[in-house]
Amino acid sequence: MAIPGNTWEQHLFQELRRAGYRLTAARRLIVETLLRAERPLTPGDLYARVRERSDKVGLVTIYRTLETLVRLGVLQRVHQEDGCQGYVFVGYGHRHLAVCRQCGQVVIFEGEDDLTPIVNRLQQETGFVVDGHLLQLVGICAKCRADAPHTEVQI
Amino acid sequence: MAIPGNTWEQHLFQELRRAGYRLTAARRLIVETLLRAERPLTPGDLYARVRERSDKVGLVTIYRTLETLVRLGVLQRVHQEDGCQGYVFVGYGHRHLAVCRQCGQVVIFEGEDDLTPIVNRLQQETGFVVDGHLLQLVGICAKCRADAPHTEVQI
DNA sequence: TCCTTATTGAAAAACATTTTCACCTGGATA
DNA sequence: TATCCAGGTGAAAATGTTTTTCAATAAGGA
Repeated sequence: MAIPGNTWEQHLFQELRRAGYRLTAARRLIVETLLRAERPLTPGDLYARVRERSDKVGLVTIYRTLETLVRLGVLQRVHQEDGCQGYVFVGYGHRHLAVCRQCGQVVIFEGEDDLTPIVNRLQQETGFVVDGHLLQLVGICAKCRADAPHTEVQI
Repeated sequence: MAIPGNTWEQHLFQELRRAGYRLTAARRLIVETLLRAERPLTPGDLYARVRERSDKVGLVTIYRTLETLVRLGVLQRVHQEDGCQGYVFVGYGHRHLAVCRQCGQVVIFEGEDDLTPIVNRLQQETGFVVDGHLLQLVGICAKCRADAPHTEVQI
């Protein structure tokens, strides 16, 4: 998140080019719309928002572009109790998500998480060799906490 | 996992009754089928397997029963790159899943994971209060490793 | 055994995703 | 700058998944 506003968008465009993809009008619109979003968008959400700006973009292109961006490693799916179709941009490196239960907003943080104790124990006990993981925190973001400060917290 | 084979099934039935649900033929069949599964089953998978044993069970009942079991806390959704419709039984307490990339099999383990450093840092930096998390490990299980011992491992 | 009501299955509706294919366009090349 | 063409696109249809509705059924307490 060192890269602010417009530059981040430029960076994504460059990233697409670098990987050999064409920089089409549809892809620009989709990336811009995703960047402006205040919460993870589903393909349907995204389609609706993109259509507000251009009625030429098809739903298929939404799906294909999401797939491409995920493959590039710049977009990540958000996993939640009630569905896993939300997507948010993330940077490179080892990032994790913290999702607000209230407003759905996502905070991205670099996880220098140390899972080695767990991983080692699992390997020792079951022979399972871990080479990746999915970690997502759930809670209440600062803003929602300010709005309703007395929400009970259950751990 | 202390409870083996048939007893585990009995335990689940009891659990349903205790929560005030009726013990119907369909629910029995669904629970039995899920318990026998060697990997997470999607509603569709489950439906197909249940139908092999009885052509009376409807797909709707599959969905409703899965929902009920998840609400009871005995069944858990498995989140994967290519979809999140798989379900596996878990016990009580704080359990995590390790999913085999190869065969899809799931290892369940009790995670006395210590995420406090991460959680604290996040709260300090962003004001986000964490009250839950989703942690799933991905890798290769012992059996698949034995079958193809030279699979490269990328961390 | 009877009665109440949760539960069920079938069908349809609603929603989500993928495939197909003829046409279009980004951008490399001349 | 004009040309070219493979990668990319939109529309429509096919396919797949989940939810709703509703009349019929059956679990289990009395």
